[in-house]
Amino acid sequence: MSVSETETPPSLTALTTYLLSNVGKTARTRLAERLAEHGQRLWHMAVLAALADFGPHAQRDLAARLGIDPSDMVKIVDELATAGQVERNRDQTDRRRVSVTLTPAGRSALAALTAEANAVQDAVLAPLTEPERAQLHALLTRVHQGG
Amino acid sequence: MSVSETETPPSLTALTTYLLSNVGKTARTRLAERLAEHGQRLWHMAVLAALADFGPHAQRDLAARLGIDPSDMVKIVDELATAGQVERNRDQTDRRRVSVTLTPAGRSALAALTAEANAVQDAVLAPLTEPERAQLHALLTRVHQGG
DNA sequence: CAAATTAGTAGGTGAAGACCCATCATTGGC
DNA sequence: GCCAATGATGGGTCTTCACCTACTAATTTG
Repeated sequence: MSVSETETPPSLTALTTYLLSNVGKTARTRLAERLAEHGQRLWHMAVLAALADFGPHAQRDLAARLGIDPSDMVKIVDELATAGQVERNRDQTDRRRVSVTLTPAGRSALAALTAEANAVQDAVLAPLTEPERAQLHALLTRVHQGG
Repeated sequence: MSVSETETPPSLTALTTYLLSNVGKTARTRLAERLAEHGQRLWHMAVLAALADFGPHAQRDLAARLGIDPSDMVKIVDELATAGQVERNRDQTDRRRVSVTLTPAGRSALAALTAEANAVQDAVLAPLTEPERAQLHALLTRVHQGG
């Protein structure tokens, strides 16, 4: 009959909730695909970013900051360590703690991942002009802080 | 030391990709929780919306429109049918096809789910003023169509 | 010093999603 | 009429993710 019915129902696109959920999912998925080509996942990038921005963390503090389970953080740091992007050192003042530090390799890995993220961003936000992208970013920042 | 370190790394919040992914995820999660209280999931709502907006569909067309696997659509329609929100009828001109129709119960269920979605939206977009929300919606709409 | 708490680690669980394939009835091409 | 293609259905797999528990080593509390 008709060409092909691929339109999204207006009842859904009328909901900002739906658009956020949907656009966010495609952004997330595409970014994850890019990172996968580097053998990494979203949490790996988040950990590298946290270390770059705030310096060395105890593993527990890293987990708390990023809001994930400490037992999951173990595995992420494991993988980053075997990739040489992060270093584990026993804290000598409290030998239960493990201090996690970014290595130079980790820093340059983060730069590469950030470049990928920007590429995805260009693709996803293609329909928008530069000032519109800035506006979107500003709005999302406020929403993010408030949530 | 400091109070508690819960700040998100600026390296991440600088990326619109990250904000989209993150804000989208919380929107999605919160909406899913609300729908779960009605015993439904996101796809159920999407199917109801598609039927409300475009009228009866063959099951296959529903799957194509929403971009999911036909075999998964079977299960979703199963659940909607046992909830009485949808009716299955053999298409008499092509008896392989099953025509799916929205029932009055389905229509009012959709209204309830939409109300939930709006509630989530109010909560998520709380930091924004009304015109800002409209602007965000407009930007996301363009991004959504372009993606 | 004994007991309770904390940090890291290893492992398992359960739900959700996206896919994929085999089957069966029906239809359309030839 | 026969054969290929189609629509619906049931079944299964494979990840990913969040969560949870048990255990060990080290530290703090009282």
